[in-house]
Amino acid sequence: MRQDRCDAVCIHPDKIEEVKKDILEDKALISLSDLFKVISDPTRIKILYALEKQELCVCDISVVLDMTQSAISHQLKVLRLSRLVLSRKEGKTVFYRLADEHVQKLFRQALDHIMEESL
Amino acid sequence: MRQDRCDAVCIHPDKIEEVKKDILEDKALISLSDLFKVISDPTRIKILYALEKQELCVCDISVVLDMTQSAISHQLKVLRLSRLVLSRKEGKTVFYRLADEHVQKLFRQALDHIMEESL
DNA sequence: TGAACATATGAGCAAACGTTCATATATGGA
DNA sequence: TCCATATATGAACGTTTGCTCATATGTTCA
Repeated sequence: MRQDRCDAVCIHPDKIEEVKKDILEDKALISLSDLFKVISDPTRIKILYALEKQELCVCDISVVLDMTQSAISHQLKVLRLSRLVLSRKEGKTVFYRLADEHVQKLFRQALDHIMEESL
Repeated sequence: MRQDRCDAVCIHPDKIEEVKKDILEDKALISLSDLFKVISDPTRIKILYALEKQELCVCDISVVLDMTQSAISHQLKVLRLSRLVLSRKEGKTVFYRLADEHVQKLFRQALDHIMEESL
């Protein structure tokens, strides 16, 4: 069998045509992928889940998650760059909070799926 | 500064107590993480997005995505193991379809977020 | 049974990821 | 100004991930 591409006879040209009519444009694809990638890490999920309750400083988060300040700070940067959290500086401490409710909705939807799955 | 944990004075015990009261249990956390991880890969997103239209055989998918049969087969295995797709065998060919509508809903919700983000 | 085809899978490799460690930056108080 | 504190960041390292290549499995047909 060839390696480069599927040279099969089994292809269904009509189906392929149909599906190819509506393919995700690259931008949307990358955005989707990036978003899900960010919220797929357990540490970041925990952070977001904690911030869902109320805003917290970096140090509070380290205590809650029982992880080093550095590890948390690195992950907060990821969350900040993907605009899932916002920060507010007050003296030496920086408080983080969720940027909006979209992530919460995603979590809920995903948890619904998981619950139904485990029936 | 210490490495092992945050020994800060800046912690807010009341907040920490409050947040710690409702932490994601490990099982749910892992499930969430796994689900998002699976749907965060561009190739798998494309596959799911294609299957949203109609069921397709492995070869059709390779043509639509312009990727090798092997690569597609590997990713279909991931999707199968996470129960996001179901397969049906008909002679030599294997047809794949979405397991349910949950993933579509997640995609839509995520796309909503992305759209609003880019305003 | 043997050849052709559709799909699955294991090993190997390069790239991406998350943590640690060391250190930098920034703010407030003595 | 000097020190302690709060956070940020860069390099390094081990792990995970997605692809390729080679090959195995399974099915149809002659």
